[in-house]
Amino acid sequence: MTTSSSDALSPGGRADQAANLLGALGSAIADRVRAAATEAAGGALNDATALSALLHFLDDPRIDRLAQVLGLTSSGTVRLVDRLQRQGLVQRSAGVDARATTVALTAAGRARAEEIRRARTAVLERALAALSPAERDQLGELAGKVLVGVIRPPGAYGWMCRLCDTGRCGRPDGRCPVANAATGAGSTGSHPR
Amino acid sequence: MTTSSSDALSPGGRADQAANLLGALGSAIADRVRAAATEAAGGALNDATALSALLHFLDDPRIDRLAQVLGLTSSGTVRLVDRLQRQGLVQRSAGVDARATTVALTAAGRARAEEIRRARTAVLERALAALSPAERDQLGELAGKVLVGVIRPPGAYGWMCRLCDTGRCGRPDGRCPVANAATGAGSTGSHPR
DNA sequence: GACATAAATGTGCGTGACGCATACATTCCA
DNA sequence: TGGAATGTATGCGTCACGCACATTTATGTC
Repeated sequence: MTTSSSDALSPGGRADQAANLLGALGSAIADRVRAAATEAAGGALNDATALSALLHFLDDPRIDRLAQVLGLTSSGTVRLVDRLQRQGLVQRSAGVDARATTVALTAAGRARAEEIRRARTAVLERALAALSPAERDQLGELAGKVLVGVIRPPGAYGWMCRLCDTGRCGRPDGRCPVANAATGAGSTGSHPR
Repeated sequence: MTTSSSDALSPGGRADQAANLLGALGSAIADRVRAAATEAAGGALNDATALSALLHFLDDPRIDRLAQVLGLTSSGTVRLVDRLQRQGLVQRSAGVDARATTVALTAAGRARAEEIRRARTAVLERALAALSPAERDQLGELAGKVLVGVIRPPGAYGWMCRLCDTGRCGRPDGRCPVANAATGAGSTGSHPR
């Protein structure tokens, strides 16, 4: 899918241990982030993801667009928005196109979304506490390289970076490796999607 | 939870970018592994996880034990085992204790579990393709450190390492950092849980 | 040895999130 | 002006799960 055509996997050396540890790390981190985010959201993971995404959209998205980012069907997203609206966290508005409804955070929704962001960051900072500053930099660098290598739909990098904290990922400053790769190297902070 | 009492997060420096990238990496990897594993299992993620876990248990576990590893309730695990049994992937047997039922893979189940393992490994190898061998080693090392720092129930490290490939994680050789930390440093390959 | 208590699996029932097919409204285009 | 395309919402079914509880077996106590 990326570059190499050799799919033959060499049996159990140190490199394979790295692969396995990467998998374990992925589950562990994703688990803890999910737990923290869903607890903060008081609902499903997708609810938290939607709130977080809404926090970072420049323009209020349509339901369809949100569906793409979340990887859900339109109907599923409609129900999700129903839920969040019932909780007073988002509100629907008519878009320019009268067919479309745009979704925007309410004040309560924004607060909730920021709780989620804080909860996620806390989990990740705690996970990194075991590393020295230099090691954190190293890990960040390596993570960036891996991420660039696995960019893929649906929703391209908007989907991949769901729950990301755009205030800290370096996106506006051109320091986010994923965004850079997605836009074709060093474009500045215009959201590509 | 770990060591540092300072929960104050310094605002948006390079270290924060590392945290954010770790989160993105976690989601991305976990997503891809989940997709590959569930596709290979033809069912829910927990089905795949259960099959994989059964592959690595030394003794056939009871349902309760499986529930712990999966983080499910007993009843949920009963239904899960029902599903897998209906598909001919596992079989129940009476344990020593007449109350208990032990679960074991059938031949088909073992084959399926190994497909899952291969699918997972392929995803992870593909993700690591962007790194040089030296970088893979580095990442493995850092991942190990982070993992040790986030060990926590439920199910302790058996839960954390779900879907892990024990043939490649270095567990029998004492090279698995998580197992080492869980057993109190350099014990050899006796499964602690 | 009888009896309360705990442990372990299994069941009835409800829930929450989702997808598919479809209905309805609106826009676009020939 | 009529028909295709687009976007949202709804009816209906499904799947995995948890809670409360029933049932069977083990364990401890008098």
